[in-house]
Formats: sequence, structure tokens, C-alpha cells
Amino acid sequence: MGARQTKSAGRPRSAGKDAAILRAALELLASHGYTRMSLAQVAAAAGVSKSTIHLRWKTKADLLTAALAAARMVDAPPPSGDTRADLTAILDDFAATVERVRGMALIGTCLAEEAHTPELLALLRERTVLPRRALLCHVLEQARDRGEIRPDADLDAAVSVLLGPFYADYMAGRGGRAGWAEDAVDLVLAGLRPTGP
Amino acid sequence: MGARQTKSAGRPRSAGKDAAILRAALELLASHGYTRMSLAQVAAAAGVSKSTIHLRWKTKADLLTAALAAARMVDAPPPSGDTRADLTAILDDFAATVERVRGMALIGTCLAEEAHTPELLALLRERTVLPRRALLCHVLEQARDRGEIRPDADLDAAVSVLLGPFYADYMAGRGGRAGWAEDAVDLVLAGLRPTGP
Amino acid sequence: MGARQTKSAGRPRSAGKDAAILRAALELLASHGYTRMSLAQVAAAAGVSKSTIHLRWKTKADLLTAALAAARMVDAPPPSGDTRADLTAILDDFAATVERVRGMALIGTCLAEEAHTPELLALLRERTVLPRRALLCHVLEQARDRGEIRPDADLDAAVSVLLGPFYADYMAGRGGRAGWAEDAVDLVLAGLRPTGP
Amino acid sequence: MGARQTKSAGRPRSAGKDAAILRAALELLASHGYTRMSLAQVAAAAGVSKSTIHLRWKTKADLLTAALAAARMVDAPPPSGDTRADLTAILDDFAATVERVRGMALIGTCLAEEAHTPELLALLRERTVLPRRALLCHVLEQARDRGEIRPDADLDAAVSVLLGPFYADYMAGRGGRAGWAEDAVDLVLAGLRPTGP
DNA sequence: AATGAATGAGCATTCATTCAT
DNA sequence: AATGAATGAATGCTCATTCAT
Repeated sequence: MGARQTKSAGRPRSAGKDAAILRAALELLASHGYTRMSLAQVAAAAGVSKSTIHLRWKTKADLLTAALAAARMVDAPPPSGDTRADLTAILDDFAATVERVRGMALIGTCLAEEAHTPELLALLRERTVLPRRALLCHVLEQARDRGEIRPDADLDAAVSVLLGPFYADYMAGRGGRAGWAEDAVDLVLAGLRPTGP
Repeated sequence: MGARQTKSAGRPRSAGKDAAILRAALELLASHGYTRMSLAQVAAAAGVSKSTIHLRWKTKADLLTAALAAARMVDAPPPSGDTRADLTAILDDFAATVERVRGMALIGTCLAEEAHTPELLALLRERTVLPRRALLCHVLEQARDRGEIRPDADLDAAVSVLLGPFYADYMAGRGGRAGWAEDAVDLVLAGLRPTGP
Repeated sequence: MGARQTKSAGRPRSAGKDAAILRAALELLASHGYTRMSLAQVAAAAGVSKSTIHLRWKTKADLLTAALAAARMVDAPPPSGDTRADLTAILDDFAATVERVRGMALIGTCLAEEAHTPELLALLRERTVLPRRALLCHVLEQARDRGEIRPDADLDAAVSVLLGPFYADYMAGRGGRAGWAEDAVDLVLAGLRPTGP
Repeated sequence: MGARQTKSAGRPRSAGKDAAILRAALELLASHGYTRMSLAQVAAAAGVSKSTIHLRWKTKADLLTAALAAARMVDAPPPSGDTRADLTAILDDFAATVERVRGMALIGTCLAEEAHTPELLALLRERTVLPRRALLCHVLEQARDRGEIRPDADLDAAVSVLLGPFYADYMAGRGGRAGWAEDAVDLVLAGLRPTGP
């Protein structure tokens, strides 16, 4: 598996073009939004013709879900064992990634298109949101095992509390606030601290 | 009293049409997004001609910012003095309102359009986000004055922690989770509790 | 005749508004052309409402023919008896008037609209072209009577030769050439000089 | 020889469509004028879709300047060496061409649009007016060389006198007058005849 | 008389998609 | 495989004109 299809007849598809198209599509998706971007722009940016795109993906939605699916947006910072430092590192990486790829516009596009093209939001979740949540959850689990957190704590809820301020700040026009990650981590750890003896 | 305008010349503007147009526009903005909705759809839904819309608002962006500005989306539940109950009530009202007006799609549209029509996000902030944050902040201030919260707590950051899980849950596909508001309130109050003697 | 209609009932039409509207209409006709100008622009420039225009003239074509009809664009310089000087004066006045009222654009509009609104060109002829030709013809007649011109000369054709270079120069991008009038007059007078004994 | 392009990729452009579009565009430009004609009319007349037009020319102005540029409106009658006959032939051909392509309406459109789309008039000059003037000037030069015309005559001015009556006649409603060309030629030749010994 | 509201028709342009080479 | 041609369906916006006050 993972292997190429048994060589089909005719000229093979140019390997690099797929990547170039997907990259251009994702870029434009974030910068212009789903409806405002055009396949002509993607084609121009990727240096191919519009037909070449349609040859590979049937529709605009197909292309963009593929682009989102191909995106690799979560890089796990190496865990150190220090709960506070590890959580903060993950959150800072999250914020940095969002900024780097114009993530809030991308997120907005997926939300805005949810009624019309739900695959976009579904893919965004699967590829970027849930993996990052899993990282955070894993750190919290280890902290719980070490007794730094109440054993009955709802860790998924805690993950939402950790990530949430980022979104809330952005919506309030306070995006990019320094120290937001530490603040969130400290508050969660304080709130979930095991009750006294 | 009432200082009635001395009847302006010409045919008066049909009373309900403004409201019908704005309502239709907001509805479509949430359900289709900025670029996918058309003025023709708004006109049809409101039962007026396209020209009537252009008579009142110069451009599509004008209309939609007006629709957003006219939306009344923050209803303050009466404060009871019970910090936990008051915060939870505000957060629950928030979640209910978002659900009622397809708020996440609307938010998504504003985020997606930020680069192209920043007024949308600006208005959303001014009209809905910041007023609700002010309500929460006010409750927290009173709690601090009563000694329920550390005097040096960063209340704005606390507000983001209160609201944030809503967004984070939605992004994770956990939107509508029961008890999210209580969880967030409890965690914040526990995290900000004054340190004992 | 020429007297006002026997006082009709109701509020009389504002006198100045007619003039203001016609002036604005003519101005815009020259500067934007028939189809590119709008009644809204005329209304704004004249300080009235669009409806006020329609109250007086049924259609756009009606208004513009009226505006053209009202225009007074031929001022006869006083004849001196010197054929050469008189002809030159009329031609120079012609050129000056055309420049002052953006006449070539106006002429172009009337020509362009000939198939669709032939009244425009008809009025332009009647009000401006023919009166000026009559002036020139009169001077030539007197010259002929004085024996400066062959008795069998076709004076109407001569008038066209006098005026023509103005148009031909403009079309060639040589509009405003100094001395064009003298040149034309000299050439015509030389060409029509009575043949010697 | 011929240096044939190495067959470009993709479906080749339908041969006749360019010509059909340009012809239809020029026809409509003359009959309706720039602003009154629509691309939909051009498309219908040429039997193509509107998009096909936009594929080839970016804007309406682009299309119409191209149509004007493609028009071949000056056919040089072969020179015979007889000054009077050659000049008359050129002028008659001029009048015939103008009539054939509804030239006065076209000229009117270019004049009317001068403020808004100056390329139209510029192209008309370059493609039709100036070439014809050059023909006339060439004949006059030869006449001068043969001593039929005063050596100090301003030939460009003479060209304007030759062509001018056509415009002036049209403006006066005397367009199509038989013999106008001969009259103009005779008058010019008489006016420019070398002075006797 | 005068005005502002309201509208239907129309316009240039864009775009995702399909065709023909 | 890859490309350029071709198209039908929108879209935001303008305008002359008619309606209601």
C-alpha cells in the first residue's frame, strides 16, 4: 500500500504539478476565501492551465478539500516533562502557525462555508484541530498521572480552556497578546490543582 | 415634544422595507456568506426590487455592514449578585444567541472577509463581541470587589478564558456541549481564588 | 404670440428652473455625450429632482433637443465691408465658439445619435450651422455684387470650402491651427477671382 | 520561409470568429454608437458567446479600438499623373467609403467619446484620416514639382481645404452633393496656381 | 408644482466547467 | 497528459421612467 497504481497507460501525470497546485490553492484559500478565489488564479500561481486542475480534481470544492487535506500544520514540539513548559510550547506553536498561514482567515472560510461545503471544516478539524488537541491532552494526562491535576478532571474541557483564549482574543481584537499562553496554562493548572490533603 | 420633523417632501419611504431588507440580508449573510449571497437573493427574500436596495445602500458592503450594525445580538440577563450564576447566564445566553442567528457562520464570514471587507469584523466586534465582554468583565469586577477573586487578576484575560471554550469546542466539533459554561466559570473562579492565609 | 398660455390653474412652474435644467443638460451633453450623461446628473447640476425634469420634458431625448434648441451659439460680428476681414471674423468667431462650448464633442454626439435621435442633428443644423453659413453667404454675395468674385460662382459651395478646413483640421489632429481662417479665405477669394479681360 | 509557428498547444482559435466579432463590433459602433451598443449585441451578431469576446479582448474599449484598428478604410486609387483626376478620385473614394461604413456616425462616436475614450479618435486618425491625407499630399507634391502649384504653397492646409467641404456639407445637410470633389479640387488648384511672369 | 420612492430592463464583467486539439 | 477555446449562468450596479405623497 502507498504504492503507485500499477503503471497506467499514456503519459504519466507531472509529479510536481500536483504539489504546486495544492500549495497555490491553499495559499489563495487563506488569502481570498473560498468564493472570492478563482481557479484561474490558482492556475496562474501554479503555472498550469485551468484544465490541468480540472483533470485532477473534478470541482473547486474537490480541489480545496484536497489542498486542506494535504496541509501539514501541526508540528509537535518535543515534550520535556515539565507540564507548564510543554503546554505553553504547544500553544505558542499553535499561535505561530495560525499567524504564518493566515489561519484565522482560513478558519473563517471553513466556518463560513460549513453549510455549503462541510468537508472543509471537517478536514480542518481532522488535520489540524484534533491533532493539536491530542498533543495537549497527552501532556495533561501525564500531569494527571503525576498527580499535578485532579484525577477526575475533564481533560477535553481543559484543552478547550487552554486553546479558547486564542480565539476569544482574536475576536475581541486582542489577537497576538503576549503571554496569553502562560496565562491560560497557569489558570488551568491552578483551577485543576488537586484539593488539599 | 417629540420634535416631529416637518414632513419631508416626496413619497415617504415604505416603513417595513428597510427592516425586511436588513433582516433578509443578515439571514443570507449567515447562511451563504458574503460572497456567495447576492443582492438579488436579498431583494427576493425581502420582497423588493434590487434597485430599492441600492437606493438605500450604495454597495453590497454598505448593506451588509448596516445589517450587521442593526442586529441586536446581546441581551443582558439581569444580574443577581451571584457571581457564578451571573457569569453562567451570560455565557449561556451567548451560546443561545450564536445558535439562533447561525452565529458561527456569520463569524466565519467576517473572519474570511477580514482582508477584503474589514468593516464586517470590526462591526461584529463593536456590536456583539465587546458588549458581551463588558458584561462579563463587570460581573468579575464586582466579584473582585467582594473578595471572591484575587485583586491583581487580569480580568480581560479571564473574560477570554470564559468565552474561549465556546469557540474551541466548536472548532473541535464539540459545539453545544452541555455544561461548558459552568465548567469554564468554575475553572476560572477556582484559578483566580484569592490565596489563603 | 410668444405670450404665456392664459394663466393655468395651480402653482406656476418655477421660471428659473427651466433655464437651469437646460443649461445643465447642454453642458453635460457636450462633456459626456448623449448616452453617457444621466438625468440624475442633470438634476444634481441644476439643483432639482429628477421628477421635476420629467414633469417638463417627457423623455431624455425631449430634454436634450430642448436644450439644444435653447442654445444660442451664433453671434454675428458686425460687417465692415471688407470681404476678407468679414469672412475671417466670422470664421474666427466660429472656431472660438466651438472651443468655448466643447463644440466638437457636441457635434460628435449629434452625429453619433443621428440614426437614433435625428432631431439632435437637425436642431444643431438649424440653430447653429445654417445661421453661420447664412452670414458667410451674405458677405460673399456682397463681394460678388462688388465684382470681387466671379458672378457664376457657387456661393454655397464656397461657404463649405471656407468652413471645411476647420473640421478637416480637427479630424487630422491639427485643430486650433493659427491662421487657418485667413488661409481659407485667401484661397477661396483667389480661386473665385473674376477672370481677367 | 513563412517561419510557421510550431503548432501551439490546445484547441486552436476558431478561424472566422475574430473577424466576425470585429465586423459586428464595427457595424454596431457605427449604427448605435459606443455607449448604446452592447457586447451582447456584438455577440449575437457574430454568433458567439459574450465570454468568447472577453476571452479575446479584455474590455469593451479594447474590442472597439481593435475593431477600428482592423478596419481597412483607405484604398488608394492608382495615380494617373493627372493632378485634377487623381485628387478627385481620392476624394470620391473617401466619400464612398464614408457612406459605405456609415462613416459619419462612426466619426461622431469617436468625437463624442474623445473625452472618455480618446483611443477611438486617435485610432481613427491614424488608420483612416492621416493615410488619406498622405495620399492627397503626395499628389499635390508632384503637382508642385511639375509647376502646377506655387512652390511656397502650404500643402497640408491645401489638403484640409480639399477634404473640408465634405464635412461642412454634411453638417449643413448637404451631404452627398454631386460634384463637391471637382469643385473643391478646381478651387484649390485655381487658388494655388503659380502667379504669372 | 415638486419631490423622493420604487422599479424593470440592461450592462460589462467574472467564473467554473466542458470541448476540441 | 496538457492546453487553450468556448460557454451559460451569475453578479453588482446604473438608468430612464413611473408612483405616491
